[in-house]
Amino acid sequence: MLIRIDPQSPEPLFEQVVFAVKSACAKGILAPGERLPSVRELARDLAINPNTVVRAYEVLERDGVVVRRQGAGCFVSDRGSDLALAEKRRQLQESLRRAVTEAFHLGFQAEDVKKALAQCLEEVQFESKRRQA
Amino acid sequence: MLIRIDPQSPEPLFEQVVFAVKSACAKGILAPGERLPSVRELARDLAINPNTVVRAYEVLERDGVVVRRQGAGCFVSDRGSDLALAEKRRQLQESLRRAVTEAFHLGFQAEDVKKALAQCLEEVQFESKRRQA
Amino acid sequence: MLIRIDPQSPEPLFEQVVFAVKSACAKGILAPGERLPSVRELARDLAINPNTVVRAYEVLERDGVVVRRQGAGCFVSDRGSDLALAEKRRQLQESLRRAVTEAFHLGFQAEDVKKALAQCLEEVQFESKRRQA
Amino acid sequence: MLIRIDPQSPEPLFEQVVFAVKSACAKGILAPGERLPSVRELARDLAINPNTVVRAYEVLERDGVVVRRQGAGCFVSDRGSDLALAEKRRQLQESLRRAVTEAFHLGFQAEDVKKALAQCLEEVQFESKRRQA
DNA sequence: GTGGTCTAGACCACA
DNA sequence: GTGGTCTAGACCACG
Repeated sequence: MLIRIDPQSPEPLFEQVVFAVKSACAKGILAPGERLPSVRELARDLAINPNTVVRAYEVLERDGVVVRRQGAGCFVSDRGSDLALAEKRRQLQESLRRAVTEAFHLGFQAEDVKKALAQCLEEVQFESKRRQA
Repeated sequence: MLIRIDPQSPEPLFEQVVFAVKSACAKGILAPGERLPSVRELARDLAINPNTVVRAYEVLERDGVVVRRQGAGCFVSDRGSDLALAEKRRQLQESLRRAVTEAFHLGFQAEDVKKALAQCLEEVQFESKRRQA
Repeated sequence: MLIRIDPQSPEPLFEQVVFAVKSACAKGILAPGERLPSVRELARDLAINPNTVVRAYEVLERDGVVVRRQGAGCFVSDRGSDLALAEKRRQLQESLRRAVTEAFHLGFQAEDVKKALAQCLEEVQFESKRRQA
Repeated sequence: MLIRIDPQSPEPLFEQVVFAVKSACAKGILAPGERLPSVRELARDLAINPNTVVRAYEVLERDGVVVRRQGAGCFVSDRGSDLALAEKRRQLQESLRRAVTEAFHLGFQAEDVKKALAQCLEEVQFESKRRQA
């Protein structure tokens, strides 16, 4: 099974599911067009309430990662984010700033962070999915 | 004033304060040993509830960023994180993985992310407070 | 009270709330920065479940219409949509195409539709809230 | 082939078929009296379940767009909507209000909306099938 | 007080 | 079978 969560984590369950799916997409484990587990199936496998899975799938749809089709299932989207480029850049900067600030307080040097990033980038199949708007 | 928050942001106020202080430390705006504003002073400046500032300072102390001394105030710690190196590495990887996964879904290329990281690193005067191998 | 819904309508309750809020914003009844009724309050007034209101507020937040701040309330956002211009245009075209197709089947002429649109436009305080990204 | 649908869209398949037929009528691609593809034929062409096509044709008949004749097929109606004028006006206003409200939140100006409408109107050969005052 | 998360279980709509 | 909506009610987190 491709999606796992930790019920002990302080991170909300539905957010753990969201991140797990996004991560699987980035790593190529889930390809565009592929079908995700059904709501009930995933809920059973993760031992959580179906509503929590629904919630996660809703967030994934709003983020442009999946499309949900009534009666059919939930599928990995083949389109990318519809945000304006400026907004995309803002979000990228923000998430990196967080990581960098944490790295500083952990005592890492700039070079350490760059190396760690390079390693992360290798883990994902890093090719932009589609045109930049 | 060194700390700013955005009351419009959905991010909890105390977390904004926590991040702002951590960020100021990373940028060298706050040096080790330096005294932070008093709870009442900061609460007045930011126009927020003193309890919210107390909460932020508590979290900062728990994270090893500041030390609160009874009656004297709250000071930037000169100690680094006391976590084991392996645990630090894990945390760094995790925060970068988040950023990288988001970047993928925003449609960025590996090079874009590296450039953005370099820019972030330049924004902070990136020298570890204490090197810990 | 500014928000009303019709429990008989086939349109989902939460969507009715979403549209009512968007409409109130467009008409200037709700100004940027203004606070919406609390979840419990609105649920009581509309005689629906609080979860349904939460759902509506979530959708409004994802659409950039409001920001929800834990412990504080739900406020009309002063920022606009973060979508790429191309995507905005696509959405505008799509919603107009629907309206135009319906108008045709109702037997209206092009001029009728234009006049009706002019009337709708007058009903709203039609000034773009912010810069185009 | 005159009808196309997008299996990726979250919109229900039968609704896509309904809209595609209405749209084809408005554009003059389907003329009054003309015969639509048979249920099985269309289902095969669109690679969807025949039941879905049946459902779409039912809705189209209910909306007065087509007439289904037992054993003969499904034909574009030559009658207009038989609603009262006041009700038609109300429906037109409502669909435009939706579009206008969305346009506001997308940051468009009144002029933008008018231009976009004019473009939509040109796309369809806009002459009412039957004038009904 | 506010919103945020989660569960349990009902009933409806789509394919 | 699938997802979509809604209710009821619990408990947690923020200000």
